[in-house]
Amino acid sequence: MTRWLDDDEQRAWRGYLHMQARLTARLNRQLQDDSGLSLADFAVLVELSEVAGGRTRVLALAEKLEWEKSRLSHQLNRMRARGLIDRQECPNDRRGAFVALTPQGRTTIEAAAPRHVETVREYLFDRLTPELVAALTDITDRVAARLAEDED
Amino acid sequence: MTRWLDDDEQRAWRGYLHMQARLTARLNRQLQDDSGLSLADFAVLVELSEVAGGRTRVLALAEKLEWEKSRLSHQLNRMRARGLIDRQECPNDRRGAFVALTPQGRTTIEAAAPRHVETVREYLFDRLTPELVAALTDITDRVAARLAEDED
DNA sequence: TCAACATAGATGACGCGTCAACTATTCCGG
DNA sequence: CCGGAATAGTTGACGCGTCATCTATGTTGA
Repeated sequence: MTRWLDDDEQRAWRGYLHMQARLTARLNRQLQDDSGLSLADFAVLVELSEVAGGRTRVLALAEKLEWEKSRLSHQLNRMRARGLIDRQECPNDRRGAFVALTPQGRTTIEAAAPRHVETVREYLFDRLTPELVAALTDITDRVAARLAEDED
Repeated sequence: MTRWLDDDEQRAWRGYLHMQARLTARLNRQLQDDSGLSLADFAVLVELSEVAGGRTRVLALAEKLEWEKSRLSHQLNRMRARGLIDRQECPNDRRGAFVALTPQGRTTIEAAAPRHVETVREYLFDRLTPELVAALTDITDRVAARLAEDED
């Protein structure tokens, strides 16, 4: 009784899987080559650079990124080892900690961002019509809505 | 001189990143819970189950999957340890090897496939109109074409 | 024939992501 | 005020993916 995918759905699904894998790999490599960052590093640095003082609580950061706290913890360890961020004690709540951008972290993200955006544009948006951009938004919104239903 | 993303592009891009991360995680978890497989396992088993005799040369498999051979090699090691596949010597070319589905591998993929497809349908295709499915195909084709230009 | 090169594939190190378990602190009801 | 639950965050193990390197075999051309 399985409802298999029809031909159009097959093409869409295989196309999606293929694009997803290649695009992610491409963006990762571009960031790595140009700035020594991974996509994960980039995501963390972007969030940090957008908060006042480049400094937040770890859990607040995890929520913004929608990452599990353990994932973030591992990531922050690696980034701290490379001098991109710093940890600071939290006096109010001594269980917690602040994460802060280091000057090097800020320099790095400011240098990396323009080239990363340019790459996203080159591979994705430069190839899409405004209608397709709207369709992409629609698709992702619908799927996100379905995914959100699980989180109850 | 950076051409930043405009609002519509921002929404599309953030939506894509969000959907991509969540959908992949969801599908991985479903497969893992229902069948003890990862998406990577599943991809390998699907290809193997589609070739005659459930048996191919490693490099041919890598090409079908569009995976690097080292990635595949690691993957096959893990799968062999779990009894899903088997390695066989290649008499013609003694550098090479065949990979073969084990009976257990075949049973596993045949049990896993229907539920996996059902999940893909539930999260993706059940939420999309035929127009959006067509748009998704269009988008992925365009991006794939750009990505393919690099491989010269 | 034999040295150079190409090909098939394996391996080790390291970053990434998940899960389960753990520590340390804070909160809250009796 | 105290004991149990909740919260903040860490840790270790393990699968996944990439890169660089290595081994063994096959191919080719002087």
